[in-house]
Amino acid sequence: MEYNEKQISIMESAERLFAERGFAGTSVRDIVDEARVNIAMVSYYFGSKEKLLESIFKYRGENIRLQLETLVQDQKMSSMEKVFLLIGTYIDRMMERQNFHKIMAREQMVNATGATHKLIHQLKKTNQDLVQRLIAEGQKKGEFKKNIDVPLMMATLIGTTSNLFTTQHYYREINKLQSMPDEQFQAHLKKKLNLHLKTIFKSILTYEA
Amino acid sequence: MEYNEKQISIMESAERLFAERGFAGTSVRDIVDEARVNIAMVSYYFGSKEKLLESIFKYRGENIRLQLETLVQDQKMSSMEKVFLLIGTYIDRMMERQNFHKIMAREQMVNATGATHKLIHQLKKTNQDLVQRLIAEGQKKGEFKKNIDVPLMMATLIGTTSNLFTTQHYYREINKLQSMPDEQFQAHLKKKLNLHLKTIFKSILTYEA
Amino acid sequence: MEYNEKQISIMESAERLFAERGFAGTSVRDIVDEARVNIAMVSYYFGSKEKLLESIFKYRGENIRLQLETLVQDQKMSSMEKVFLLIGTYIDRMMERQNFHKIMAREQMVNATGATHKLIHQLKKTNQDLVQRLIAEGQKKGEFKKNIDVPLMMATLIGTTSNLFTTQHYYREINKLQSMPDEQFQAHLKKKLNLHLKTIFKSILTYEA
Amino acid sequence: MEYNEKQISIMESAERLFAERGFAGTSVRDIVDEARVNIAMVSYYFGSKEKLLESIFKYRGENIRLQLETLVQDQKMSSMEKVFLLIGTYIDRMMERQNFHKIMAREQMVNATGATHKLIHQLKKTNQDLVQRLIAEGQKKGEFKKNIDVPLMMATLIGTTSNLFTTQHYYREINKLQSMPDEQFQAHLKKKLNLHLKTIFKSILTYEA
DNA sequence: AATGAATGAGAATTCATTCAT
DNA sequence: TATGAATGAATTCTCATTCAT
Repeated sequence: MEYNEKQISIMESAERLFAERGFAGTSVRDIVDEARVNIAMVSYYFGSKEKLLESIFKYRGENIRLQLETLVQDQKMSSMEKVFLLIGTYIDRMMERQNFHKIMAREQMVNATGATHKLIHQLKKTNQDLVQRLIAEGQKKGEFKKNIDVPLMMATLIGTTSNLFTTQHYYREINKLQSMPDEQFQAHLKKKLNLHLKTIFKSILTYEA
Repeated sequence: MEYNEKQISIMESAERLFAERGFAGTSVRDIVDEARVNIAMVSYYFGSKEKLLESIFKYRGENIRLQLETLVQDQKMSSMEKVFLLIGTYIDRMMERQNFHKIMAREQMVNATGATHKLIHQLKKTNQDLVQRLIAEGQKKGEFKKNIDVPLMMATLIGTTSNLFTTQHYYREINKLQSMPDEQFQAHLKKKLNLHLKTIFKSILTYEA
Repeated sequence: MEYNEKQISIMESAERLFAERGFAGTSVRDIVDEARVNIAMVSYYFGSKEKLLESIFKYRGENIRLQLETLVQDQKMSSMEKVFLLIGTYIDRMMERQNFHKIMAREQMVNATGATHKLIHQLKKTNQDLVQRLIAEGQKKGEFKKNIDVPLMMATLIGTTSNLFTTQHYYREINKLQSMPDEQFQAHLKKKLNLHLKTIFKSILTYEA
Repeated sequence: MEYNEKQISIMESAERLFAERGFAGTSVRDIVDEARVNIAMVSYYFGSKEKLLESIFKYRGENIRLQLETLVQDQKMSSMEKVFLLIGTYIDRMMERQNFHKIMAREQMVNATGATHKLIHQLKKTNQDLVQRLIAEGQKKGEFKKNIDVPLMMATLIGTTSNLFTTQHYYREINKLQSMPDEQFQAHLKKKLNLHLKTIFKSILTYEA
């Protein structure tokens, strides 16, 4: 799917607003005001507000699989190294795409069966399968324990990251980092989180601490 | 704050609907239809839809602190035992109050500065402080490592649990548990999650695995 | 179905406007402006513009059957007298309810399968059946010919009346009656039409002219 | 007025849609989608949606007068034969141009004073005058009664035909002809209608039955 | 204290038409 | 001459809240 400049501008405005206020909490007018386009453009380009959300999912979901795919197929790294890289990749992407991941986190909660849900489901399934293969490889090589619950692991990976992002102002406050510039703070957060999750995963996956 | 039967009925209906559809995605009409009360009751009893949400936070948030308070003050248990109990207590309460925690998770994402946010902030701070004291106690006793990042720890505790709850249908599907009765499944989930988080926390907090 | 004063006011305004401009050609705003009520009242009372139309059909269609029913069951009149009375009754009612019949005539043309169509269908069927019974009675008594095509007969009865009403300004012009007061003109039209249709029906139904 | 291929294609699509859904119920987009032309073509070729309707009236109304004109001037036929031919001609044309006549029937109902109304008025007047002359001729020859109300007669001719066409599915159903192929059914309808109207007109116009 | 009728503001979407090319 | 992108006005409908009782 190819999008023109205006369409991308609308999707980006919508993404930010959906992340901040939720889908239902954002009006089409809010979006077009931000994107500085005409009110009719959302219907014109995307069909409806609902389909605009779908388009955002398609637009953002496109290139995720590829990165993981290459990681899994790499022959030189140990499985643990791969998991560490996986953690880093996940954190990086969720950090880059904080707004998109907020929307995804929100939409997962909604009890509905729309097109958006299918897209999320598909995305999750693809990722889960890749991680599953990575873990199985490590188990085969004897690097990892038996009886690893992949969904639980993913819940920790995604849940911790997501929770930390959505509560980063608490983190700042508690650690007295309010005055730190945002870029520096993000880097700090990323480093801390990486270390934290690597410690956790090592203990879950391997025999030794 | 004392609430009468009708007020509680409204809050319970609202809680379920806010959890399922989000605050903005739920209309006052939806709520009063569910609660089988008059349309004017929400404004009459709570002032507005916004204030109804605040009331739910006050109503649900009231008795949380108490449980943790007693836990921390207990003299007989080891710090690790206390942390394990804390994990169990958290999971239990989030499970019992899944709807309320969904709403909290959602509302944390919203970039706003309303009364609701203050309540969430307060709730989080209280809990964080108690956990902080518990950790400090363990460090003082030499049970726990130095340099423990409590906010990160909380992010893992709450994030993992929350993420697992909101994606429990994926968990069911992947583990081929669709046919298991819900009550049994919830028990299964709780057990797995407890074990998972205890393993994680042990590795984070103590020197040995 | 009971309707309050405001609901009736809305239905009457809508009826006039639908007759004049068609359903699609009339906006909800037009209706509420005429009825001097708030724009939200149409949705509030009827659910939607579509359902307002249905309500008009139900409201106007209610007492039609009853009149014909009693006519058919009368024992003293000859069948021809009954047909004459039927013609008079039809013309009277279509004259009284010109707007409603315009709407019906219009809606019959639309290729659709909504609730409105079912109501029209039902109305037509009920009437057709009653006329059919009346004709059969006349045939049994030997008053009427065999091989009478009731739908064709109805097409002439309703079609002639309807066409005359919708083109009454032409009628006025051609017969140079523009200056005649409307009430008088309506009476004149009714008389002419009665005579015309009675002549026609006598020739269709009986052996002699 | 000469129209090119694209213009005719637009008019034909519009004619069908206006007949099915009414003028206001049809959007310009519907029309251009059907005609497979660009959205701007309607404004470009016809000026506006309203003027497209006028163009259809001009396009379809052109060659009607001619046929009747020759009929009236024929010297060999009796007046009654001419009337019978007139009936047949009317039915034929209305059958061929069902969509156009639906639109005319509809537009006559609208209370407006646009260009379309003038065209309809003109069309009706021309026809009415020709029929008037035909009747006068019959009266002069002594074939027809005095005191014939031509507008009423036209109302029966056009009203019956129009009503039968717009309710032909009822006719099918009542006479259990749902399975008859459409072409055959149309022929059947035409034959029945011809006979019916001829019987009526004979009784109206002449002294004997 | 409690209600249900009523409302004006705002929601998403569709509309016929215009404009730059 | 012909187009398709773009638009502002208007569409129906829903919303949270208020008001008279």
